[in-house]
Amino acid sequence: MARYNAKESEQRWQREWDSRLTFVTANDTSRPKCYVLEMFPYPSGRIHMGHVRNYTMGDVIARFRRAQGFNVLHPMGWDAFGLPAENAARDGGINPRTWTYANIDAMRSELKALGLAIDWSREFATCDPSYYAHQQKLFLDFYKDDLVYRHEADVNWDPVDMTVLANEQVIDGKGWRSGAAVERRKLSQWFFRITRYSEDLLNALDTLDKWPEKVRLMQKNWIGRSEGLRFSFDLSNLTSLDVFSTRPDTLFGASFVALSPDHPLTEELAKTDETLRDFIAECRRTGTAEAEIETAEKLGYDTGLTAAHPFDPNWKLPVMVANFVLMGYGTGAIFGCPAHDQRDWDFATKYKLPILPVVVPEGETSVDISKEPYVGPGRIFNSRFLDGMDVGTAKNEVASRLEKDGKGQRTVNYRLRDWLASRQRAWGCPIPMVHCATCGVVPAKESDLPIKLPDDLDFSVKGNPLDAHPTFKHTTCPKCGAKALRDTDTLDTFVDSSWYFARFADPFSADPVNRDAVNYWLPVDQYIGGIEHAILHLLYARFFTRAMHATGWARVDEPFASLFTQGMVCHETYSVADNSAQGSHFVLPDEIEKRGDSAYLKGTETPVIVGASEKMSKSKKNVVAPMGMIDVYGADSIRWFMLSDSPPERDTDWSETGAEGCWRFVQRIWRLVTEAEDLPAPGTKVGEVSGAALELRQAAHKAIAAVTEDLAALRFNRAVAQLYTLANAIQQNASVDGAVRREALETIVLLAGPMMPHLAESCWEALGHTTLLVDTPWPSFIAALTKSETVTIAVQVNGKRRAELTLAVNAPEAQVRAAALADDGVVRALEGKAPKKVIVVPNRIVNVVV
RNA sequence: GCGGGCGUGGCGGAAUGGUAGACGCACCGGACUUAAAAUCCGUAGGGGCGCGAGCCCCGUGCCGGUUCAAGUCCGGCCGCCCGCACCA
Repeated sequence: MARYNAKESEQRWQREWDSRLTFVTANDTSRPKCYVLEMFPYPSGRIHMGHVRNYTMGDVIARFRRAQGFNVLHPMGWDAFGLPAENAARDGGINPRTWTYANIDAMRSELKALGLAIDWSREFATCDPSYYAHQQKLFLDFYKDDLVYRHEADVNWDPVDMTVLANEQVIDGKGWRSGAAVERRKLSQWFFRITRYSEDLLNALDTLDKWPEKVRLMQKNWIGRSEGLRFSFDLSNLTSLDVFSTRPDTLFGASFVALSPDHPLTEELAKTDETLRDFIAECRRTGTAEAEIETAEKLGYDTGLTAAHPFDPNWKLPVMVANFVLMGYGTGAIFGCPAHDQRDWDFATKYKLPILPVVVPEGETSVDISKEPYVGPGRIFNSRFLDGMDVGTAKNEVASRLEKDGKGQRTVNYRLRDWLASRQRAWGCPIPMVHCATCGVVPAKESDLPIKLPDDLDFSVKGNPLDAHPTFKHTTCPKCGAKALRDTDTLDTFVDSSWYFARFADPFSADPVNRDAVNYWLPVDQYIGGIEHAILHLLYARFFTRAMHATGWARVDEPFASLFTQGMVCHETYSVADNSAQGSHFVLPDEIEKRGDSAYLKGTETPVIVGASEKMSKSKKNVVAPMGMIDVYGADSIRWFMLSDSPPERDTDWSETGAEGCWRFVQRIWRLVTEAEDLPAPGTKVGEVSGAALELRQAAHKAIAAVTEDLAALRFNRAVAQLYTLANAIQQNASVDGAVRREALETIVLLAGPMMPHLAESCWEALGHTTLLVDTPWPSFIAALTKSETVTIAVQVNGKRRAELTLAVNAPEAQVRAAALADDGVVRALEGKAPKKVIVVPNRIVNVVV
């Protein structure tokens, strides 16, 4: 029999599925649905192994659920706006649209070569005007509902590229492209009011029980809820100052009040204080990088103002400006209680401010704060009317008194900030707003949507090419008709990915979404992607879904019922010594060969240093191109590799020997199927069997039960192991023929179907079927056949295994006990002593205690 | 610093508190072959005893505990990984 020709078979079945429209999904609301979605890719031009792993997992789920009878939606699209296209335009003079769509074409054909069960009829790219038109409409709807607003904010400004940068694009205080020191600028920008849902986004995390705990925790920390008291100090300049504290119980331990360098009051004072101006400048020079924050020294500046203690107008506290007080949290001002807060302690120690303890640990009479602050629970002392109260009671007492005086208010504070969505970028969704000299900011008319990006942008200009375009920004005011200017900012590309899953429900809808379709398909039943999106994308999508609910476009709040975050694909790194500053440079896996335990550059004696396995990345050159591997081993082998061995949530190592092993298994299944002779016709019933035939039947039915369970739980590595076990059983029971052999072969082929769809289709055909495997229902098992009639029971004496018994399943306890005690090994281990106790765990184990 | 996760053969990993190492990769031995490839069969955690069938001891990062029984549960360490981080 000829070897399995993966390339031929894969092309053939892909054409077959295509021409039959097998994976085109109808919005048939009468059927139970299953929406399977993997995070859509950025069209960089080539798929990488991470894509292969991600899309293979999703595909297995989609095909599995489809076989189980669900109406499965499994679409694909492109997260197509973004910087790389602009960089290509700037560096290579290519139109970003041309560049992006060429990449999409290339990647689409690569994804198709994987044999994914995708409804390509629903494909769209976020840079299609037919997509972003609807995004502009949603933006306007959100604006009407006050979910979008314009606000002046400090932003990271790159003075060389003349654009705002996202926080992630600022590395060690410098622009990631230009390398220029980033400046802080105040600019009017568009924001999404995500903080309207702070509480709900936090609370609803508890309902997302099919999300990884880790992701929920990360979001929880990101939202950062804390309860405290907001209250004001009267200042010596006759103004008052709001502070926020979670520890108002320590108010009598206060020794200073501190302002952020960015606080409005600081700025006001700086107008007439040159030294303060210098101090602010120095604070701003300190970067925001992790290492710098860790080592950053506390810096303070005494403004000369004083603040009166809220409970004692004669008690004056110095008002400082401190570099560790953040304008972005709370009110941008604090009171410092050095005895019970680490930062305040550091600060007070440095500037010789009083450190007065006011909390003593429960049951103790004093507290030592000479070396470090005490931040634990306890009782209040040194605090007048609070003395003797525990921390919680004291918090309440302070809050009640200040609330009564109208000086304070219990508040819940969140770390979550509103989402700054403006970008001074040309390759993004234009913000549909117009600036009119008389009417101010006016929304574009809906009839004017989409506000289209012009095709003739000049990327050689500094700053935003959209702003530099000769005509784009010139328009008329939708309100008064006078000449006006368009907003030339575009939306953060995270906006594009915040609702694409809803558009897939009906990508042809004339509205942003087709409500009926969205109500049928959402939430996504299984979402799969990388952990790197744990916060931003997933939080934004959760916000957007709520905002769409509020504006009438959706009925659900949570877009993703079940989330799975898959691990990364890693590979060894290879490097060769050279005279560079680093002393070596990386080389591609293709460029090396291994001889024995050493590695060399191919065909040379130049030694190669084999480094640790790390996430595949271009910079480390430890990348293996999926298409090359598919060429050699076929898509099914590569899919199988991605599912084998490593649990899907963990990182996995690419290895060529592993891929070869998968290829051998593909051939093995093909051989098992094609070498079977004289099989009865498809559909032949299996009669009563015993012996080896029964064993084979049991192996098949056990495999059905196990694989079904494993796939449902996304335990692909275990499903893979089950199929190896079944293959071994088929091979070991070579003498079994007839209907039982057919049943076993059909079982392995059907179970392998979601994972190796092309091979399975070819095998199904070879087994004499005239219908497609992809249209065949998932097999069911006979429960009685998933259990053997005998069971091996271990016998322990005092917890150590001394014997094995083979007995009938569910043998009576007395019989098990008798057999155990009669066993030679057990008798020997007992050394003539009488058992004190015999524990019999049915069908599992016996433990004899002496 | 705070939060979370993980630690099992040469490697990836399996194991509702119940025979630790399923399954795969690599390695080794054998068969087939003129030879190779492919394929098939077999051994394999460490140590010891026995001619042998087999038997014994040790073993899931370390120390202790609970239990008839612990990779699994509890307490305390050690190590690695990830996330957040001057959040008042």
